[in-house]
Amino acid sequence: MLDERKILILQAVVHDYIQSAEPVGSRTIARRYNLGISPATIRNEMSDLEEIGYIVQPHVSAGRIPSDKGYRFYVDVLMKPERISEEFRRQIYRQLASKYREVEQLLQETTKILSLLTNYIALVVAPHVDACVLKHIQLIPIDESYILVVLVMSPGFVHNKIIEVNTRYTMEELVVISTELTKLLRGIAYRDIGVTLIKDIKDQFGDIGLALLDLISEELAHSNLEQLYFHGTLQMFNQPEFKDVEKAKALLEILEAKELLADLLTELGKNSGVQVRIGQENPHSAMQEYSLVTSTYGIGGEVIGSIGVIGPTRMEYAKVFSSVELMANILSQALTELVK
Amino acid sequence: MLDERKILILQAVVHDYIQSAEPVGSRTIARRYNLGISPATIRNEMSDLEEIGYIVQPHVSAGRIPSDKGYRFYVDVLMKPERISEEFRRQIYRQLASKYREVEQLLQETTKILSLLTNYIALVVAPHVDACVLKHIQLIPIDESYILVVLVMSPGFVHNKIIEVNTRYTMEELVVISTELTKLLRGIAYRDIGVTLIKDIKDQFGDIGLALLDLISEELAHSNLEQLYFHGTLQMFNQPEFKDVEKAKALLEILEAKELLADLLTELGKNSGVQVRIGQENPHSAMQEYSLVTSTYGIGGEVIGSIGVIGPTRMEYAKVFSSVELMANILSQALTELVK
DNA sequence: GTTAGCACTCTCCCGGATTGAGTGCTAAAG
DNA sequence: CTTTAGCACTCAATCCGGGAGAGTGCTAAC
Repeated sequence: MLDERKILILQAVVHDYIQSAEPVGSRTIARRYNLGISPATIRNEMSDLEEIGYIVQPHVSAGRIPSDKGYRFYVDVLMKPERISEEFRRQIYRQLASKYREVEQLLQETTKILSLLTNYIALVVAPHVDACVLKHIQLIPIDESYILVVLVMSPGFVHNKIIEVNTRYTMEELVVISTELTKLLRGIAYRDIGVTLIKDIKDQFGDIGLALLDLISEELAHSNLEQLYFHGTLQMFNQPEFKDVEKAKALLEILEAKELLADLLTELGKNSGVQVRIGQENPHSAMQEYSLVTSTYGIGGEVIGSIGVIGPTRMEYAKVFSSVELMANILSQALTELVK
Repeated sequence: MLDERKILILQAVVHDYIQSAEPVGSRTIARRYNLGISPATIRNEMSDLEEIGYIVQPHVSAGRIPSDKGYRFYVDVLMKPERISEEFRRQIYRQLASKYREVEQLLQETTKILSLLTNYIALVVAPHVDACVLKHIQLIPIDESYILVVLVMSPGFVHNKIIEVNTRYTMEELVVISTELTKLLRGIAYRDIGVTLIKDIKDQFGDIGLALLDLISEELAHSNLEQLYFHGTLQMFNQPEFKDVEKAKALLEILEAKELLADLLTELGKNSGVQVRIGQENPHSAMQEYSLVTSTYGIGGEVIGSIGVIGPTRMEYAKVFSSVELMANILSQALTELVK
């Protein structure tokens, strides 16, 4: 279907369009890439490529631009992810890992670096609490009717929750309950601290805090902690596609729907390795002008969250691909380091 | 200097321009406001107003628009803040106060409501920790070398800090230290828990945790918690001034400088009541096309933070003024309620 | 002091011409 | 059979000139 020369030409179109954001014509290709053939020949080939659906023409007297299918082919077959030097990797790792010991900051900083590397918008979904292992649970009195529940979880990240109670507990009682709970629950994954487990431990439990147990299990079951961080909107708006304000507004609208994005990333994160979603491959109509490149990060091999970049379909896939891979990798390493 | 009629005309110009974003001419005023005088007379008066500097002409054959000085006069003298019905106030209060018991959410929701009320960008600076009173301090072991310090402070808001230690503490020791520290520090404002106070209590303190004390005081002294929340960028971009993408980018740039904004709000918060900063009155050059309306919120009379709205100089001052006042008021009430 | 009238200025918008990039087709060359 | 040169054609973008419209300032009359 695609002979050598067609592939070269497709590659040229993709490259040039990614670079210039302008439709690319046969003359340009003949001039810029030394394929040893004339514009006329290129025109014939392009005509074929258009018929198969790899490139399209915005209007009859314009050059061609890659279709989503064209990008897909490029990503799957042609693209060579940029090689990243070990030196560079180490430098980034230092930049990230050296100064942060709280997960939240780590994630925040990761989005910054990633968006700087790519010039698009970087996203990070905070660790799925579900997968995190409890290290410590502490109840702290706030006043007569409120108690603060502090959960310390394995990748060094902390979660506060205020709950309402009818009974008043003394500080000493809370300390006892905390100690006991920690003893019983430590090392167990958050997702397993459901209603069931708490029921199971009820009988091993002193009776001071029995009423509290239900409340806590209730709260834990309902708390939705999927958090999304992102960075790079401003740079993104330097891309020529955003000369039109409406486009910019549309993008902001997408970014405002954080849960949606978080779900999308999490969904993609179910596959391993770097995932690429191009334009219309995306279920959300608002996002069909954009591509999404994602990967997962984790601790010691276990996946706990997703990371990604969103940019125009005309994005520098090679660079983005390897940047996402790199940052997923570095973040995982930093987190694993943190846990030890 | 300004007779009755000039004032009426100035008011007309301001009103019309706020509403339409188009320069307003003499005919328009004559038609729309029944001043009982002809366009020619209005022209003469406008000419005078321009000479004094209250209005300006973008180009010779256009209508007039208010200058910053004109807006200033409008805000100081002419503007009547919108009256807000008790019913409406109560409704908003319910919306805000009913569902949130954590300060952070409360602030977040406040920005949402305020930006919705005004159609501009709403800002809230999180409570100055300095002014907050400590309720409880709890040390929680994370692993050999890290300890989590949880501070619960008076307006129901919680602050986590992870610190590094060389000595290993047992859980029991940390409980003892926490209890003791809480006993000694409870009810004291954060700003006073400086290095000095901690030195003072050293001798009353058991010797298990002496080393920790220094670390904690050190950490507290350096933590900068000024947090800024905002909401409404998307709506703001519907304003006609943002048809130009460069303007939009400039605004995003302003919003990215969170510390700057937070400082600005805090600075303005030193005066009591609602403050208005118009265009060039603003020290930051990037903000000279915008106006800022701010007020302060607090607990039981004590100011602990600032709230505000940023919009184009052509903003609906009357509405924004009273909305900011309202939300500052409601937020204060909600917080005060929370503390009780 | 007010107003009608008028000349004048300037922006905005429209339509037409021009330019330029690019195509597809055809016929000739390789 | 493939490649290429040449050419006619298409379309978007740009430029240009000419109103139209909004608004002003000035003058002279009321």
